[in-house]
Amino acid sequence: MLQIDLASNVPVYEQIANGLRAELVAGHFGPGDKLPTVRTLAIDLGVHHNTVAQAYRQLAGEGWLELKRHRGAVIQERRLRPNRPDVPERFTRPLRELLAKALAEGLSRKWLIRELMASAHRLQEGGL
Amino acid sequence: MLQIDLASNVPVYEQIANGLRAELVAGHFGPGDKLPTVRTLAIDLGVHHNTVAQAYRQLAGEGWLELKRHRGAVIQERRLRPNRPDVPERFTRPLRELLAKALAEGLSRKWLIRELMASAHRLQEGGL
DNA sequence: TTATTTGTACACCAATGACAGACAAACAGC
DNA sequence: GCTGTTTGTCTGTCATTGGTGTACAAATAA
Repeated sequence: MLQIDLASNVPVYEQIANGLRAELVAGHFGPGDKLPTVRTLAIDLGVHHNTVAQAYRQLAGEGWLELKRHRGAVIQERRLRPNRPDVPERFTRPLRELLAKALAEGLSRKWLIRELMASAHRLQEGGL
Repeated sequence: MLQIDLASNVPVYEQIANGLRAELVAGHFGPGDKLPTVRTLAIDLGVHHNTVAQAYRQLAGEGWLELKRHRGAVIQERRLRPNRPDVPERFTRPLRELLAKALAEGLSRKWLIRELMASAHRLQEGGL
């Protein structure tokens, strides 16, 4: 499921947080569900448990998890956060840059278009 | 045009490279055109000229620019690079995570869908 | 009680990002 | 030609950060 790319320049703890957030947004977990312990997930991914803990803390800070000692990480019912004003900009620009990188690496416009449409369609279905 | 977010965790030199790459892919520059000197762009952005130089070097390494001392940075006709096999994965996953972040920050599905469709449309027109 | 589990705190080390400053070569003006 | 300026590069420095090692405290299990 989660996959870590040690060669990437994006830090491992953030890769973990990003991956888990995607699962959470997609609704693969419900409130009350538990995530694996930091140590088991750490072994699973081949990283240090503190690295996983950092990812958990980040998600907890975003309101996704409740972290109680020895109780594990429990998914929380999440209230919507106040919507920062620059959020659109924080989506549009990265998307544009991501597309630029993809084109620069040789991906075809046609393939990218299909991928974008597929994503839009998944969103429309309430998924991710 | 280019805008730098010092608070971001993505390094400044990479922000510059990303932004310029997007311009290049979009076709806002043609072969033979010149980019501003490292120092002028640096002053323009409020960073050190070495930081800009690093961004230029990265783009030169990708085949976009030719860097000659005292000649400035000249846009090159770019030959396609060999297509790495994991490229699709390197687009799909980041897109998914970007969408997850956006949803998590409160952007509506409707808005995101519109944005995706708009991007797809721009791609279809040959733009970015 | 005792051993185990589990998230946390703290220190350490390597890597990296941004900057400062100096340098060498090409150019502009004369 | 000569001289001063321009311009990308090189080297070193400093602070920050990512990942890990290790110990700890509290809850649980036997």
